[in-house]
Amino acid sequence: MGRWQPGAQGRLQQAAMELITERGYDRVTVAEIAARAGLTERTFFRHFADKREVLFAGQDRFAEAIVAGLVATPPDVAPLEAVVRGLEASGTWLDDERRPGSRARQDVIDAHPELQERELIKLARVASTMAAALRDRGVDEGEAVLAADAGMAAFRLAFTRWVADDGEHDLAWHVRAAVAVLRTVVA
Amino acid sequence: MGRWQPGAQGRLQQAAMELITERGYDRVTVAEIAARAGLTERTFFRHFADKREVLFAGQDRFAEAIVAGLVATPPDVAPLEAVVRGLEASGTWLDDERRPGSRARQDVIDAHPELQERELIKLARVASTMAAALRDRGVDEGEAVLAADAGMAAFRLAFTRWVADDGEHDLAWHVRAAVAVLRTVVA
DNA sequence: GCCGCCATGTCAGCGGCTGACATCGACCGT
DNA sequence: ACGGTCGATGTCAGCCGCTGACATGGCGGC
Repeated sequence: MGRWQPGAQGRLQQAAMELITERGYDRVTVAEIAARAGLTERTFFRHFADKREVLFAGQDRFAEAIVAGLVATPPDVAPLEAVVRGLEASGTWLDDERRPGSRARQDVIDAHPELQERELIKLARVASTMAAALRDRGVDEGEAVLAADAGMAAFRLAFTRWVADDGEHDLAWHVRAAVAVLRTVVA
Repeated sequence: MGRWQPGAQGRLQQAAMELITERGYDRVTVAEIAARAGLTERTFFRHFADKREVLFAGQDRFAEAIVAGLVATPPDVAPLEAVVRGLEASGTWLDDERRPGSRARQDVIDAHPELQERELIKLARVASTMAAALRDRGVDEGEAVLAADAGMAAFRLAFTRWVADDGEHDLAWHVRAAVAVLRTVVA
């Protein structure tokens, strides 16, 4: 075995979730997280840009899945529908196995405004990327932005319901349901 | 005259905007802002919860105007339309006189992710309050959330265009235009 | 078998932010 | 007019998030 235990990043994430659920986000210091992972504070900041980020790493895959799902839809599909297909694709990452983890993580986020800020900007960036993809296929600027943002609003509702759902429906189902409500309310 | 110069909070805001436009948000310390305002760092934090907040104080009035505008609409008005009337009411606060200031402020925010986070959560809170007001008048939970969030998405687009607009149209006009696009894209 | 790489450690330091306590003009009641 | 309270500010000590600079030492390539 090497000089270092492998999986430093994963150990940091796990240590962080443990300590935070025990004591709450703001009663845990980065030094404590690092210590539980058998590392130092400095190393924590080599793996995560800041303290909040330890709870959001891995979301990149999720964002990529969404954008890939959008780009994969034929160009003649209407903007909002293309966005929805992208959002549905998130279900390949957020499958049933990840639901309990997502729930625990969301509870932490919901209890801490600074984490909500981070979540909001992450989702806004995904929406912004989707809007750019729509523009690339010729959609008008305003329509692109609104299709992406409205779709993301539906996704947020869908995610909330999926997390609370006891396995009855998957995320893609909730996305479809939320978009149906969106269409009702905007009509 | 009293022991202290009046308008400490306003002086802090002005000093902050000056220094930030001169040097950029992250090259200005709170102590420097306070010093230019003739105060101490500790006093800064008595007026603003954190460094970012100095750029967002006063938005409370704006949020109140929106919610008041929503609550004032008759209960038989459809949810999204009620939201739009609230958002239009923001124009009473963000009038033509405030446009240059809004523009300068928005440039700073757009250049600093940490400030974007703060802006996003502020708007999300307004949307959340609007959703609660809709629920209070009997609108279904999901419809309320989506009407508020979709309306807020339109507002963000409208605000962007209003800030870039050279006085041709007011904010309420841009809100109406953005909602029209929203209806097109969601239809 | 040597060497360079790279993940980690160590250390010093800045800036955001907070709690505790002191100060002293303004205002109020008598 | 006087005493007391109040409230905005100052002062100070200190924690914690975060960063730059430099050191260390197994591992893999040559």
